[in-house]
Amino acid sequence: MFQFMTVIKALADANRVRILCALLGQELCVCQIIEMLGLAPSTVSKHLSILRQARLLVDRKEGRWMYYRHPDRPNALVKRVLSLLKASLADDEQMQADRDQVENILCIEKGELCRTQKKT
Amino acid sequence: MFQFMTVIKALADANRVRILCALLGQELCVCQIIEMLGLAPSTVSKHLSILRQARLLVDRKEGRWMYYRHPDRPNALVKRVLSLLKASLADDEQMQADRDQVENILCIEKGELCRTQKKT
DNA sequence: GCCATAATTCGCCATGTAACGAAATAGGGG
DNA sequence: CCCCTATTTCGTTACATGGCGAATTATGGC
Repeated sequence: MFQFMTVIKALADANRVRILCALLGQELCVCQIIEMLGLAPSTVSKHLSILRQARLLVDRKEGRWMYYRHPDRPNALVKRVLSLLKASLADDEQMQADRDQVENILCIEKGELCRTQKKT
Repeated sequence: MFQFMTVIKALADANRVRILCALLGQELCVCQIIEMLGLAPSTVSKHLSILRQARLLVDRKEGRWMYYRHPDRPNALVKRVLSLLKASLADDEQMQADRDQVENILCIEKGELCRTQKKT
């Protein structure tokens, strides 16, 4: 029950759902997720830690950059929830927009991306 | 997305999940749900209205009593979520305890049940 | 029609949560 | 070794949410 509630509560925020959906196809760096959501780095970091705690995401450090993705061998609950996400939001407008934006973000060099975020 | 978040937020409270699970096998009257949860009537009523809004439950009035159950023809999302519940919490300790308690509650005559609640 | 009562709505309080900016942490490059 | 910078942690604030009791609504029995 506790594990179940942890996972559901992790899903109970639209920005976290957007993160999860964006990561369905690929892994992303924190600064890329920040760019997609348009939120402060500290806010995004908090969201990611909540998703990590629920085991919906795992992280991977590479130099100065931290990458997030779905676990390679998710537990049964996580597997079910990710299927639910995929089935329920595949055609969602926001998710489509996010996918398009991530396309663009992936074209920007990461150093460049972080510098741009500093200014704003 | 909005519909999805409505349903997930409805799930994001342990007492509401307990209600949903208790109703997996049967329909129950509000006073029976109150008894199971041990919460104030007003609180339970609020929970039920949230679940109703998310289309996870429907109600049916019979005299002075209001019965709640899962919809007979749930939409795709609700169907998926109820499957998730069933799959994830079938063996849950709390859910088993609730099922046992509901067994007992069903043996009490409803008038009697409500009178008991009044006193406490 | 009036009373008793099951359920809901309303108003309030306490707690939880999402957001931000500032400060701390960790890694790479000079 | 020190600086630059990506990310996280911390502290604060505003708002959302869960809980209760009191008041309201709706139904059945007298």
